[in-house]
Amino acid sequence: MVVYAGQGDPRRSIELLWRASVAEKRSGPKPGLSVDAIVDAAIAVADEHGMAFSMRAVGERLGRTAMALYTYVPGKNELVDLMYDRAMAELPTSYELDDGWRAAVTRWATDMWEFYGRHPWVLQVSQARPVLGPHEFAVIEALAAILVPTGLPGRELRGIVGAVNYFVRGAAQTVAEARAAGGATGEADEEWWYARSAVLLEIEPDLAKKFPMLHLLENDREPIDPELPYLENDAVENFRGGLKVLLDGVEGALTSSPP
Amino acid sequence: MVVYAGQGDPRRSIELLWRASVAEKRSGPKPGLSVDAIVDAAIAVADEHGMAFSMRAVGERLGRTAMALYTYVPGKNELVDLMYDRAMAELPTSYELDDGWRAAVTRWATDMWEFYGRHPWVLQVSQARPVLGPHEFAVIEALAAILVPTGLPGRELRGIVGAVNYFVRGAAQTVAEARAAGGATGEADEEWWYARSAVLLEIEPDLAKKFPMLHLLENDREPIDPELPYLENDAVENFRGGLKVLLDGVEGALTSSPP
DNA sequence: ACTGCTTCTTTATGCCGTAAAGTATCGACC
DNA sequence: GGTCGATACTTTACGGCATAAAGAAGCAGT
Repeated sequence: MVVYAGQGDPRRSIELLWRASVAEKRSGPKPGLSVDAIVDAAIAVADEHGMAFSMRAVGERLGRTAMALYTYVPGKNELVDLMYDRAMAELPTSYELDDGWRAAVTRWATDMWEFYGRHPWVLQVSQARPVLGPHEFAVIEALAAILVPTGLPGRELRGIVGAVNYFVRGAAQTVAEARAAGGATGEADEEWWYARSAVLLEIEPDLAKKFPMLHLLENDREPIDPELPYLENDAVENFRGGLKVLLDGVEGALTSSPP
Repeated sequence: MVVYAGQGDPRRSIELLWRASVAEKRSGPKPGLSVDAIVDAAIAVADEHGMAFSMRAVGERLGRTAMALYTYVPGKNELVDLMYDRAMAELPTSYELDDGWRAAVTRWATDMWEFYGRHPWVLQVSQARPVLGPHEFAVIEALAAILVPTGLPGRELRGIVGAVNYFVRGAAQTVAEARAAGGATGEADEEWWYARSAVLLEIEPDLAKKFPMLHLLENDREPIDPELPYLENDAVENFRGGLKVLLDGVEGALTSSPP
């Protein structure tokens, strides 16, 4: 299972995403399930077990076999598309601009960051060929609605939207993966790091001399929140610091071009 | 197969990564393969088929069964770690600073971008618990060596390194996924996009009214390089534009804090 | 009561990573 | 030179995956 997205039959996928199916009178047994129920169950399973969830597991959670799902959904690819868009429905669709665009973008980014924390499997869904669901659109619309009023030209805006998006995804991915690794192996960050670096230093004793700049970079690290595990602290620091730099850059673009 | 990294036995993995194994006299048949040969073959297979390559496929390319590989490598996880670090050996380990840090960072980012284009499966390897191989270190060291001389404090530097890293990864991921999707389905970007948007507009005719800011954002798009496929053009535009904004932010940090 | 459609289960196919056991090949020692 | 034990590699097998194909059971319209 590598990367999913937009790989099903276009018409079927989009009809499902936009819930454009017409409820007709039908013969046969009453449906015991629904697309929504299946998508919800699948999200719950994926939240726990990551993108490597199985159709069997989703079926089991609903008291059915895996094959029963295929009555409602063409395949796992399409199900993932539906999960993706449905999860996005949790996110706000607009942000107040009273405190300026910078505060609003920061809130957007933080919301996304927390969202990815709740649903890490979303980071596994390809962005290249977007799912094109209504909620995905709404989320990007929300960011666009913050930035368009700054008056920057289209090309520049797209660069900014892309950069913010990539950055948040990347930052979130690191935490998500750290958590997943910890959960899968039952090995906390500290233990993992300790075991690895001990062996590493044993095999390569003068690591600090070989990579002096890295060594400098890692100096004077202080935990932001001592409650958080090791690697997550790094991630939070990187997220805040990186976002600041990025938004400074946007500010620069604003002052250099006429508002 | 979701995300691999640093999940094998620490000692064994790190010994393999740093090639710390001692070549002893051994009885038994001469080895017909080697770790290097296996890693090279695996990279070749992964370049073609993505992270969903199989041990069987790697073995076949070497004229062996899948199980033969397990003589040299503990498992697929460890093999991926080795592939990751070996691929990174392609990248430069230092950059000239004659034209200033900005030019150097741009070259670093562009090199990474192209590297991810050659080996898209690398983007699938988790960054959270790093592989800790020598070449991965060297690549980050190269970026650190560009930025440390700017004199910025450690915390700020880490934020910048993280942001640049996340950004390049995210941007590259989008192209990589677009290419992968195109290769897998045999459907070019244009066809895909055309089929999807046609259906979408049919089902949701006033899309532009529902998401007006998005519509504005997508205006006045002009291809940077008409030779490139649709989505890759977007990606190149986003990469250049985003990197510019990001580096403007770094510049701001530099002028505000004393050099 | 019959027909035709629908829901859901059963069974089967062909992938995957890898454990276990077997075979062939070599160096070291008697 | 014959034997022993370690090594390289293959065969077979297991449990997992998505899903194709076929069958059982339920219900509406005639």
